[in-house]
Amino acid sequence: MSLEHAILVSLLEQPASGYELARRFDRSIGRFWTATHQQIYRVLKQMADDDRITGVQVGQESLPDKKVWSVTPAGRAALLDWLHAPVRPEAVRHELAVKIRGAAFDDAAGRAALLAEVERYRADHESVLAGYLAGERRDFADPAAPDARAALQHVVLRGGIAYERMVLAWLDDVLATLRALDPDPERPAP
Amino acid sequence: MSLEHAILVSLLEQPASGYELARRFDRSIGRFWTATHQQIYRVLKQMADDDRITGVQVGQESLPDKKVWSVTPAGRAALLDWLHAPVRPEAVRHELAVKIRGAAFDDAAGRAALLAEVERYRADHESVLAGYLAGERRDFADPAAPDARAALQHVVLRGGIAYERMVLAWLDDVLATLRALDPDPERPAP
DNA sequence: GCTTGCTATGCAACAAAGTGCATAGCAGGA
DNA sequence: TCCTGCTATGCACTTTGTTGCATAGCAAGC
Repeated sequence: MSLEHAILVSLLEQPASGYELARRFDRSIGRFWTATHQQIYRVLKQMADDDRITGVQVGQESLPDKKVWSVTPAGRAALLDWLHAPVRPEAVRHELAVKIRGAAFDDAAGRAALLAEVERYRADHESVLAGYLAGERRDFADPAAPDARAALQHVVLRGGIAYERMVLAWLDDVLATLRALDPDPERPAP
Repeated sequence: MSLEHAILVSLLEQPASGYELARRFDRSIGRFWTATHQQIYRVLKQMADDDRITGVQVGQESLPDKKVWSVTPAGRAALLDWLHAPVRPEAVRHELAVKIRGAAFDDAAGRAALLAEVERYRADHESVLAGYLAGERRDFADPAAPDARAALQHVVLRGGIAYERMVLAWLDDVLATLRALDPDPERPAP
């Protein structure tokens, strides 16, 4: 279960409640590990049972109470054990690539629909990239020598930026390929 | 279950046995969808039960018999349904990125170990890229206008190539970042 | 007063994926 | 002759991930 380790890293960077973690997974951490709040709450419960984290109930003004979790020494030790284990090759799961190859067995109308879908998909990635760039300007504008944590966070963010730029360039290639396949006389040159 | 759809695409491109599919998933298809042979045999059985594929027993000289699977009309229809559904955002799972951020909570020795691990990881990706480039030279050398299937296979392969190149460049960035963090006087400049 | 939306936590059921193990014949080398 | 490695298929068990649902208080707008 690597979600556990992603949570340990996030909690070491900053203690948080399940809800806050879920939002981090929707934003910064989500760039390299996705998880829903249901998964997070379940894993947090297990981790508490295994004594990797401890929670403190915190009251808030005009908001429900929350439980803020911190990493225990045992949790930190578990993270270090995992850090020292070999990195496993990443499991790729590119649904869009499967669909593109599958489009060879569809008709022109189906490929036109896929083209529209790719355009939507491209817009999503463009906004993700914009979010990363905004985050970079916000958190890493200072050119002074950063500490280890900031330097490592920044290099991971640069990875996310490079990934999104690569995806956008590739999607342009995909769009051009799809358009060349079924030239559309109704819409000559958009 | 999208493994089912990846298998349908692969079998439409060329009928195959479970074993052959597993090897394709280790090579060309594995660039956008990973699966082990156990997963593949299991899903093939389900797909046969659902009448998406039919198998023919084929005897071989000095090799065990194999069962070659082909897509039925129902299977093709199921694939088209799936093709016309919206693409879901890809689920990212970058263990290495988690470890890099986690390295902030490790000591210099731990980060040195991570650095060696990243170098190994980089070598793996370099050989994957070399494999893709060899495949491209082998299968797409002909500059003549390709048919839809070849054009779509090629654009997906270009995606794999772009991905690997991006990863290699990022890993160089990671290595430089790690080296800057803990300058090693024992090994000044490799 | 009602609806929508946000914070905040969680269970239950189900679907999918991963890990470990087992079998079996043949080829080729030590 | 034994060991290794390849083709070929598959089961059983465990871990993860997804989906749907449920609760509850507060704030803001209509």
